[in-house]
Amino acid sequence: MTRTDTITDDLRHDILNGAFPPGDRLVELQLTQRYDCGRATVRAALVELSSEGLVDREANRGATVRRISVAEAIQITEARGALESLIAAHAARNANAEERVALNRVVADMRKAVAGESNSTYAELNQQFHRRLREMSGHSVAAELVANLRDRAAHHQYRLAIMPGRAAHSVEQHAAIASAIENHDEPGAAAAMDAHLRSVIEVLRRWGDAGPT
Amino acid sequence: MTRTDTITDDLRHDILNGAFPPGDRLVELQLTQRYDCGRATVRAALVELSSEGLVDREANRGATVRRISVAEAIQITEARGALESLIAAHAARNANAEERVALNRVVADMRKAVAGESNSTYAELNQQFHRRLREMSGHSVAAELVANLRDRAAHHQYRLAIMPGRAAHSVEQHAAIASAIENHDEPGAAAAMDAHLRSVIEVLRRWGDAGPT
DNA sequence: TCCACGACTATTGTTGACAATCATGTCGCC
DNA sequence: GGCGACATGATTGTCAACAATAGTCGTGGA
Repeated sequence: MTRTDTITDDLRHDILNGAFPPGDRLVELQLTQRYDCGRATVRAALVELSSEGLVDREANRGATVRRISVAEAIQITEARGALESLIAAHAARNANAEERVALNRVVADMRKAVAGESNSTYAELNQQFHRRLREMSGHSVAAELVANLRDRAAHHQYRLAIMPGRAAHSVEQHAAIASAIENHDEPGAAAAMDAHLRSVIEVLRRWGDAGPT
Repeated sequence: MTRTDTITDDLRHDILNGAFPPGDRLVELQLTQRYDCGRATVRAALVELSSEGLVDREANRGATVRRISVAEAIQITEARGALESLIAAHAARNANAEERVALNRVVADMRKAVAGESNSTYAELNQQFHRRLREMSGHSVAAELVANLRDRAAHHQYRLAIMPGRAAHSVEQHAAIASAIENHDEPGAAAAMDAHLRSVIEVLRRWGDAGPT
């Protein structure tokens, strides 16, 4: 793994974890001393993250951490929903018995987490569920796009997790998806996933009406 | 527009038009003299195109024009189908009267082109149809992803167009989409688009079984 | 004859410096 | 006091040079 890739990962990580809040300027020279490397290396990282949609880059005016409006977060989630449904359908077709068992175990852990009896956070299990699904589907193209979209809207997802009572609803939706996959029900899995993401969008929309731009 | 952006567009154009066939090595020094610029500029373009999925870049081993297998072309088309269905649904909701008329005019032109009575090629009209749909939808996130996916599989789409009798089928599918949009039928538009892309996949799959890897 | 080892070449990874551009603040003028 | 031209500083765009790496070819020995 080359140096540039490392810096890219570090910077992406720092952006996603809030070290650089949305709107922050990413001055190349400052980043060079933060990550201890040349400007070209930082530059390459910025180009990469720019085409991932995490940073804005204007000619001769520098890069900033991209600000994602609620409206755009909704679009991102819609696109993600379309692709995750595809993934769910493929997972229902391709997954083997072992993988199905593992998926159900994640759902069980989710139930424990909601009841406060788990040492894993619900957010972690949620990520694990979707990651596992992507692997089961074997659909690398959709998987890559979804991973990207997930990062882009990460800041809004974070707010979602805080919402009281949200996790309980979410668990049952995940259970429905796992159940459809258990039964090799491709359209059912896609529909369940679609319903899940649609419910996320609904929350985003309500939050958007109440909250700031 | 900065120099790097220009070079990036030029290189992308050259790749899509076959000046650099799939698998070709993209040696930085050669590109500098072809496009008359420094290596850093070429490098930035390669990074950009790499994250668009058009070129492969291995550490210390250089860049090559990405080779897309038929299997991957199918995945790309599946993902594109999921997103285009979303776009079609949004177009059915948001398009105004004027836009609907323009869309139907494209379909009419397509019919003429199939009958050999048009000066525009069918491929051009096809692109126009989908581009117009993206604009009508107002869904910039999905639109961007679809444009990218389209480029990635461009080489295979080219072979599709040659297939005899394919255009005639395709026209009616486009007509069905336009009709659903005319009637503000969101699920209908999505379903018609899904059927359209599914038929493309079917052709790709048949071709893949017969042709080379 | 075949394999292991080592130097060589080609190409990429990285750095620092120079030129071009944009934003900011100052000065003079009205 | 307000407004516009101009100089200044900060930041990016581009380039050429150096260092590091992977692939290749040739050589020597078993």
